[in-house]
Amino acid sequence: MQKHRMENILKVLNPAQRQAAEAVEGPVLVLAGPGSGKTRVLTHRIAYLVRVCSVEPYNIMAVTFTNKAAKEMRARLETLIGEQLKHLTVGTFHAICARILRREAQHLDIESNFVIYDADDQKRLIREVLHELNLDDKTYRPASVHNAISRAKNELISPEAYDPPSYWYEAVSRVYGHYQKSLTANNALDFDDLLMKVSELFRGNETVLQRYQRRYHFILADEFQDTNHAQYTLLRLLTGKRGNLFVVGDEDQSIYRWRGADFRNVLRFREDYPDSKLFLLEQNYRSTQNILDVAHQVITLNRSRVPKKLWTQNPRGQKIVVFEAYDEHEEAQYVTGEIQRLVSQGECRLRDCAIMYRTNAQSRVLEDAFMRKGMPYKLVGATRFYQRREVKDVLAYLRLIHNPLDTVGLQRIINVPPRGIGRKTMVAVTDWAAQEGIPFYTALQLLREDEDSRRDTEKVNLPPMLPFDTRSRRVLLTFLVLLDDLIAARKTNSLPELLDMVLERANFARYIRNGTDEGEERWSNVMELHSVVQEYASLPAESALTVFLEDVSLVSEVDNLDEKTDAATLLTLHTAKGLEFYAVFIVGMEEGVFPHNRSFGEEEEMEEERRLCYVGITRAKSKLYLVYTFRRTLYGSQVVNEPSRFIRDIPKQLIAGHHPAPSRSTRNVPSPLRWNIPVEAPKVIKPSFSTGDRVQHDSFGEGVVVSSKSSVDDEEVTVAFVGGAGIKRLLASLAGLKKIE
DNA sequence: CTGGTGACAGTTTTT
DNA sequence: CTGTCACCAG
Repeated sequence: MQKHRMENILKVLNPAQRQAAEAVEGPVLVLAGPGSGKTRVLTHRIAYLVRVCSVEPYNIMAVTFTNKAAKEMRARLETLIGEQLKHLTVGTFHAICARILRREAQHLDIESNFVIYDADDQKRLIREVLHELNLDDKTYRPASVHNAISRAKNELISPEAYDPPSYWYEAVSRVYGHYQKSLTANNALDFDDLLMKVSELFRGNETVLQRYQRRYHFILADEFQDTNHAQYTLLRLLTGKRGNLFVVGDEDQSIYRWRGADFRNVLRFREDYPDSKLFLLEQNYRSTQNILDVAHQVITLNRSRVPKKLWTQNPRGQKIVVFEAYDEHEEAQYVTGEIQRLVSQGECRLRDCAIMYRTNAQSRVLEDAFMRKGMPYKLVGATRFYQRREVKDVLAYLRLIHNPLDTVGLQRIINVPPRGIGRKTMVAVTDWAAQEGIPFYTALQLLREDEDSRRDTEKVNLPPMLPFDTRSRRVLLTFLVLLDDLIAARKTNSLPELLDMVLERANFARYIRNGTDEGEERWSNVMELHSVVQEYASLPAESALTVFLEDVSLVSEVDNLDEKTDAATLLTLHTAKGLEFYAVFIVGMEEGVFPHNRSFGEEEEMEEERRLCYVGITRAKSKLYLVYTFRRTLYGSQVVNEPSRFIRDIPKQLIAGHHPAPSRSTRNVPSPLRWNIPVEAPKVIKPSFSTGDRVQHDSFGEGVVVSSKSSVDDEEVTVAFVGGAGIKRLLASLAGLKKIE
């Protein structure tokens, strides 16, 4: 019986995947190449634990890096273990840590209603501290300082333990200390704190740690190559002596070194758990052999990696295309034109095409081209919804209602919309509050008390301790009344009602809708927020706000990658990780752009660029285009760059039409890429489809082969599809047709 | 207090 | 060429 069920659950796995999923006891490391089905292994292992090994879902924790990945895992598990899913802990490191911290707040120097500061808030606070310490923010740029602090936190180095390696870091050390104090005073944590505090908690409190260790018998972690020291430490602490730690990763796809990720954790894992089992998933289910060969050629030049090679049963497929455009405009022209061609020839749909670039700035010209051609596109990333000024402003109000001690948030919106509280007043309150050692909000409360007592009892002659003129007092108190009213309203109103009150009482509409198009745009973002909030309408008033804020601060962009709309996708190579497309265009393949010139200095950095290229290439299922320009506008000036070294690393046999635009034959630049493409002896391949075969296509669905004809290097198959797609002529190498038995 | 001006720097960003 | 920030004049 049990055996039978096991068959059911794991039968869809290949032998390597299955072995990994079945290795129940002890530490397991799975090195999983792109497209090798790692999520599948993770989910099936969980299903196996629950359904075959009778492990309580309550005792399992699965950690991911993105909410998207967590969501996807949940969705897949739903079909495997059904409603048992709800007892399972699935989430991002940060979300799981935030939950733990709220529950265990009493053991820490923080209230359980703490707010989570995002990058923006963090930078504000840093700037404030720099000011406080009279540090020049030219030498100590907030971004750099913050970066240094963040790195320290990722390494679990506290301000006390921080050992500055140079004079510059001496200052960082001081800022770090103050910054941390400020966070505590604001009852706030930054992203890094979420991890660091939990690790401190676990290390400092054996009882608490044991409670969690007793609960979680099995820990699984995705994207292990992207863990930083803090995250790895957490995994180890939670795992404890039981040792059931299952991690899946791929060093070749580690692209977040600059954020503290350390793929050497993969090596460390094997040292820390010498008895761990290692599984390699090298079969790729995504790409053509040709694309995998290209990817291999690029990644294999990295020194620090475990040698491995992907293989596939997919057809060899078409050669990849390398194209030189004159400039970024022609580049965009070429790419959109090519996509148009693919779509009109019925090879794929718009949504099967993606354009990837190294830096966000490159998206502009592409967007232009799409717009001019009237082709729909979706842009991933850009200005994230929750990062938009107007959205953040409104959110700051909500956060203040939740936690009025959040001074950064308070300072953000105390004069938004403008209500006459300017710099001078702010400095006065801030100084006074600092002097008294109280939060800003408390200072306002004292001010009101002072005001009240003056009015009530004229006898009481309070010292004129408050250095404000009448006007400042008045505007400050008006604001306090507003805030307190909102705080009071929270108890009795639903979240949407509360949001309406904020908008109304603060006069947001009038402030934002200033008559310009941009104003309308911003207002529609606020309205968008309003519709998000509707989803929390049914929650009890008391908890709705808490839940909402938690979701918002840990959710990056809502997956605006909805699969429904048919549009091409524009995204950075970084955000492309984990996705796949029929056709991938990587643009800006030029020295200085990709690899980015910031990576020229250090070998390690360059290796990361190379991994990034590998990630990009392996997103493609069937078609891959690498595009570079002869000259490009960068920061407003024209530069001429060499084609990317990554292109040079690809053997010519893997590249098809390298079409130099004819109009430019006069161009006086001997491109190192003017190869002569060797003309291969045409060979006719053996047909693999014949009339009457039933076949399956990724996008067109099921169909019947009408005719099939071999041509040079490929096979042209005519298929009548069952649904609306009708009759299509397809190239066997590209279409990914599968026969149905 | 507000809005305007000039200097300046400028990857990537799962949380 | 941007966007951001500090600073200064109304």
